[in-house]
Amino acid sequence: MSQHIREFVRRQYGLDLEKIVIEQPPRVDFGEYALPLAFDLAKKLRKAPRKIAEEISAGIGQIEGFAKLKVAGAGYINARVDRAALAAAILKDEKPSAEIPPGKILVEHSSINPNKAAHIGHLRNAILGDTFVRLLQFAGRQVDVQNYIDNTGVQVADVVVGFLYIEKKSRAEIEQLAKTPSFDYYCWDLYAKVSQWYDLTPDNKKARLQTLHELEQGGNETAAVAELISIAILHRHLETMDRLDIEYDFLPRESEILHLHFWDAAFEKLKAAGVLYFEDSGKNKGCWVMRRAGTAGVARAPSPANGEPSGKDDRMNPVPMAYGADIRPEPSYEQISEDDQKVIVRSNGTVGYVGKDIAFHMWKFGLLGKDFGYRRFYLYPNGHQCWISAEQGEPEHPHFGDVERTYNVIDARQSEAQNAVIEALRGLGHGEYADKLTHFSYEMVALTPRCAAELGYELSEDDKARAYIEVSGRRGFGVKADDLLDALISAAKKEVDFRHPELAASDRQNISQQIAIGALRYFMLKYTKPSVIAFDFKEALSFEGETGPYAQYGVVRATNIFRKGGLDPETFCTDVASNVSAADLSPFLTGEQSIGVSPTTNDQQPTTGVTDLWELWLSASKTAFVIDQCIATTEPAYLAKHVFQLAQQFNTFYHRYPILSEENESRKQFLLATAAVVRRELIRALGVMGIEVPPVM
RNA sequence: GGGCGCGUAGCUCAAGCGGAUAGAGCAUCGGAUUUCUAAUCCGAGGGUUGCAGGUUCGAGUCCUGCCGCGCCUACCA
Repeated sequence: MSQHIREFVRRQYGLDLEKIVIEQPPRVDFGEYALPLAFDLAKKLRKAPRKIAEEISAGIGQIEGFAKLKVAGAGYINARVDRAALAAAILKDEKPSAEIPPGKILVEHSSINPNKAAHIGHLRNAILGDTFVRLLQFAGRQVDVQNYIDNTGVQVADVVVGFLYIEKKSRAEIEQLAKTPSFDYYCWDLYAKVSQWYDLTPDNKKARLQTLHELEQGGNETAAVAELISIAILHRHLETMDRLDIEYDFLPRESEILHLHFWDAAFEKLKAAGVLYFEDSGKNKGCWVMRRAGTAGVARAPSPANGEPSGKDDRMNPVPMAYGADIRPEPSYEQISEDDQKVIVRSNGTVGYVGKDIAFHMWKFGLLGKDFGYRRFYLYPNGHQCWISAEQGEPEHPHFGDVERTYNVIDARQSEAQNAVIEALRGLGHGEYADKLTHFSYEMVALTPRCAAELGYELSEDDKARAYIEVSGRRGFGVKADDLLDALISAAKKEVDFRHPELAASDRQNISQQIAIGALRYFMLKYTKPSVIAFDFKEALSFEGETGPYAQYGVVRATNIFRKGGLDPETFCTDVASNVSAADLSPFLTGEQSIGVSPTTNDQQPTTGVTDLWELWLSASKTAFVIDQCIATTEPAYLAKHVFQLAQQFNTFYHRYPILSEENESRKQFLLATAAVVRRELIRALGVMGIEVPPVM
């Protein structure tokens, strides 16, 4: 279509259009596509847009798959597709064969500190990440799912301090405790206690430093305790996420990045490239620092061996720095002010989190010349094997790393750290990989003051006036993931028990779980990423309106039609698809109202009878398109929106057109086909969101 | 101070690259069912898109300046 237009404009006006903008008209009776290009041309040609639009629509002739172009408004050109032909293709489930780019994609998500129970913030991360994985897989991409485990950082150290210094527990006692099912909850409370304990005496903070140091060293009693704690918590996290159908392929750990000397290798390369330099004065004296990302210029090697000219690439990835292309890339190091320095290696010689992340990303792209050892860690009930990094791995293992691209699902607060990794890659002369590291950034989940009060937290007057309050593991302030899931399941169960007392207890339990997961996953996906979610039980526990259960219910209704009609929806769909031609569908989608399906309803509101049905088919056809949009924009919320709109249109259709009582057989077949197609697309789209549909609701 | 993000209906959020009458859900009010149908549907009210300029055929969207809010800006992760 846009090809036709482009050629026509070139022929007719001698102009080359870079992009043909295609929009959706406000109402589908205008057509399926709208072209506002006449407005652009009006400026260049100094002619009225309406006149240009008429010239184009008259001159362009027939385009395959489209009816004649029409001019509307001040100069819109509207295009109608051949409805019946498109509907036949939808029914047959035909997809345009898209070329799948080669290479493996890595999605890193969750990355919960293994020192306490997972909370709602982690749920948003994991659900966004897992959904993005499913989006990529739907598009045919090969995806590795990794969950980075920071098992040597302060957060784990703090809980170790809690056990060893406050509770004075032995390793054997901790080992026993770690076997209890609520060990993650125990650590949640302990972690909050430790934070208070640090404030009691200055000596207490020394315990933290000492512990942290021992963790990084490894091979001692403290490290062994930390290992058993972090492994036990990690198991709990995997179990919690598995409740939501979220699985991982590989768990790279920070301890291996240290002990397998990933950092040492990275450090040498970073020094050699001039990304890092030694500060010998000022507040960062004795540290290895790099230029803070986004502070004028690029952390670049003095003379990049194979650095590329940064003209065209910046256009494709303009996010980090608006002025990047115009700035001299070479400020001498002495000119970097203290404020613009990012400490990578502390003066005591230990490396910070960003440094380890740089090394990790060099490994991801195969730039490090080192690899992890791999050990089997967790076998999911479905047989899927999850691997973990190890100093000495098993001889046989799958290959991770060497990926084409990586998406890091990490909340917006860490964008500076992520940018540091990106700039370090660029500074190493690997701009091509820097451009393929996407920080999949999203905002945090906070609590509404009301929610916090419900949970029994004491709030200051300031906090009460806020729109939301940030969760804080350090203060033990937040909603635990398992608690929320349990609350959702029991709320759903109450309803299921009431509606379906005839079902077996295990069935009711399963259905309740599916509904709870549907509600939770939809809730986390319906907000766009830059929106802070102000969590509130009332909204999260809702099963009505724009929720997952609303969409699930739509599918259940569609299924009910087929069940009561004695038909199987899947086989019906394929049977009809192979027997029906576009001509059969045409009267119901393009005809006048008199020959189309008339709604047999007593609604006060008149309905068009053809338009609403066509809109439903058109919406159903958009799933694959929407999924591509979600991937291109890294925004899964569009799919949630699409699912809701489709379910909403279906519910209206369901109410408006009784199907099983329809006496005209060909109408009935058409209505059944409509229900079957929408059902198929809803199940498909929900599946990509990780939401299953219960058999009954 | 600097960086990033946000400000749209009473509340929570949408609104492809600047497009046609700014849309949903919740809440409120009024209706619909002896059914494939209520975890639903139909309808009503509710808007100076934070403020002031600018760019243009056209601005919630782009630019400038204000106002308000959040996050980041640690030799934490």
